[in-house]
Formats: sequence, structure tokens, C-alpha cells
Amino acid sequence: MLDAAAEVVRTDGVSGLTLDRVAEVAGVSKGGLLYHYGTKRELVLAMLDRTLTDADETLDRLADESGRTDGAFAHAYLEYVTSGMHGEDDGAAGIFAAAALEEGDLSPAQAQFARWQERLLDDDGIDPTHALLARVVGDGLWLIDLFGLAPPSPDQREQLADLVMDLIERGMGSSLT
Amino acid sequence: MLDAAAEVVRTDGVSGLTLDRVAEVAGVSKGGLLYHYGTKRELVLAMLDRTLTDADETLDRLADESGRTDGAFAHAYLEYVTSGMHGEDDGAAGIFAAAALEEGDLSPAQAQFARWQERLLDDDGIDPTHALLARVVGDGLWLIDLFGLAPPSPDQREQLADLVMDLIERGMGSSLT
DNA sequence: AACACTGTACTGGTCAGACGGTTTTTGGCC
DNA sequence: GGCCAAAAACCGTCTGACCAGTACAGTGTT
Repeated sequence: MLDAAAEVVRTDGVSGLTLDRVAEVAGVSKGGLLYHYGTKRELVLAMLDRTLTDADETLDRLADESGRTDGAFAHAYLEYVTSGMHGEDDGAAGIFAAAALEEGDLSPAQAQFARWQERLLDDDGIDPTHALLARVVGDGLWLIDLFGLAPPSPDQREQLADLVMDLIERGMGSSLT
Repeated sequence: MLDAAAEVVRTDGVSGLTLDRVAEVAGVSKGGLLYHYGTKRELVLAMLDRTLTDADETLDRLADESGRTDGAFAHAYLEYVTSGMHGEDDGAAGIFAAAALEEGDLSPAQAQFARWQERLLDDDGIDPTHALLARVVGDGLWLIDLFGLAPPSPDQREQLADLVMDLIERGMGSSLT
């Protein structure tokens, strides 16, 4: 059902996110939809929650797989948006819907981003400014993809990520030179 | 009237952007509002257009004032989002509204961002990857502010901007070392 | 008998846009 | 400068569409 809701946002936009439409795409009656999510707000919050949970798990996994001791999370953060692994199944639909609809409540997203930021700045073993750079670059690419605002090519993205990771590796142990 | 519309988005959110409300805030009747903008879509597109035009002019001015020959536009781009000069009078209300409402059409924004990107990469006299970095950092900060996703402190922003500008200045004439 | 739905019909509220009317401004003519 | 018609700017109400949420009687499954 959350998949269906995300798909509706992708195809019809946030304003097309109606209970009827979600039910239709999910292959469920409206009654059945409302049986699980008593209100539209609940549905949107569930979308948001799933988006954040998925992203968090993916970041964890990527950080793990990177095999680094320092900068693992920064690397994961960049990798997440550099490769087109987000935006596929549900992407930013949850966040976007929550932000646009009055029934939304972005505070879970704000808390999640604050947690990521904390982890980057305090626990990733790299220069805080470099950590912030990784975060902002990641978020920037995400925004650009979300709105399709002249997205850079995969090559450009990779060079950009390499540049930032180079910086981070070089800057370890010392503040910015 | 566009000011009023932007204010409504800021206070009531995108879903609160109704013709009645805009008219009320603008001190105009609904009829009067519709006299100028025949449809809501027109209103939203006008908001978007003004947002983009304002930003473009501000960037021009900032680039001019920077007194640089190379990296002037990159510097302006960073300065624009580092200092809180955006988001005050209308901010991203136009873009956000255009994106969220089905009556929106983001293509003017996409074109504008493409133009900025071109100017940064091709005409700013700096390494293209560094230029892209400036752009993505700028957009990232803008997104973070838009949604209030754990915005960095002014100090952090400044350090970040300094870091990027340092990189750009150091990298002039040579590719990334 | 509880659960997980379906399908239909309805309510109440909201909102974009249409429309007919009214005021204000403008420009031409004496 | 005074007058006047026509155009422009603006008003307020009405309507039709849409949509969240309700209600409820039925169906199949466990």
C-alpha cells in the first residue's frame, strides 16, 4: 500500500495523492485502505517513516560494506546519492508528501537528519567541516534529483564524490590545512 | 500579490495556498486577484518566475561585487545560501508551490538551474568539478533550509563555504591535485 | 466468531473558476 | 478646466467538482 502511495506521488504528483487513487493502485478498496490507515495523515506519516527507515538501513549497510574505520558514514552518504539507488521504489515521495500536505509533519524527518548529521560530525572520525561537506553534497544531489533541476551526469557525480572523499581522507587527523 | 502568495505558503504551507487566502492577505478580493491571474496555475507560475528572476539578479550582483575574475559566480552561489538572504521575502515558496501543485510546471526552474550550472562549469574560470561542488553545496544548503532538516549553524555554514572557496582558489589552472 | 476486507452510498466541507455587477481611471472633446 | 463615455480594475456571490471520512451490509478466510 505504501508502495502504491509512493507510485501515485511519482505519477500524479502530490496533489494527486487521494485515498481513492491509492486504493485503486494498491488493488484494494477504499474501505480496506482506511481499515489499515484510519486517516490520510496516518498514511502519509507511514510513508515518511518507511522512507526514513529504508534510507537509514541502507546507509548502515553501505557504511558497513565500505570497510573503513574513518569516514565510513560519509562515504555511505555520498554513495547513496551518487549511484541512483534512491528514488527508485519510493524515493523522496514520503518526505515530499509530508512536506506539501498540511497533514504532514516533518519532525520525524528533521530528527532523522539531525541524527545523521550528528553521526557524521561526531562519530565518523573525520574533520567536522569535511563531514558537513559530505552531508550537504549528499543532500544537494538528492534535492537536484527530486526536482530534476539539471541533474549532473553519473560521471560528474562520481568525480564529485571522489573529490570529497579525497578531501576527507587527506584531512584526517588534522584540521583543514 | 505575489508577496502575499509567498507569505501564505510560508505561514499556511502549500496546501493553504488558496485563492481566497491569497486575496485576503493581499488586501484584494478574489475577483480582483483573478483579474490579474486568470487561473491559479498562472499565479503559481508567476511566483516561480519571480523567485527565479530575483535569485538570478541577486547572483549577478553578488558575482559583480565579489571583485573576482575567476570563481566569481561560484562565490556568489555560496554566499547566496550561506548568508540568510534567501527565504526572507519569498524564498523557495515559488519553486515549492510549483512542484507540489499539479498546476505547477517546473520547467522554468529546470532551465534556470541548467543555465546556472552552465555558467559555473564553463564560464567561471575554475575547475569544473570544483564548480559542480559549489553548485551542489549551494543547492544542498538551500534544501536543508527549505525543509528545516537540521540546518547547520551560521558558523558551520561559513566554514563550509570557506572550505569550498579555498579548494577552488587552490585548484585554479590545474585539475584537482 | 473474529478478522480482513469489499462495495456502495452518502455527508460535509473546501476550493477553483465563472459571472454579473460596481467603482476607478483614462483619454478625448468642448 | 469640466464633462463623459469607454476601458480597466476590482468586487462578492454562486456553482460544480472533488475529496476525506462515515456508515454499513455483505463476503470469504482462519
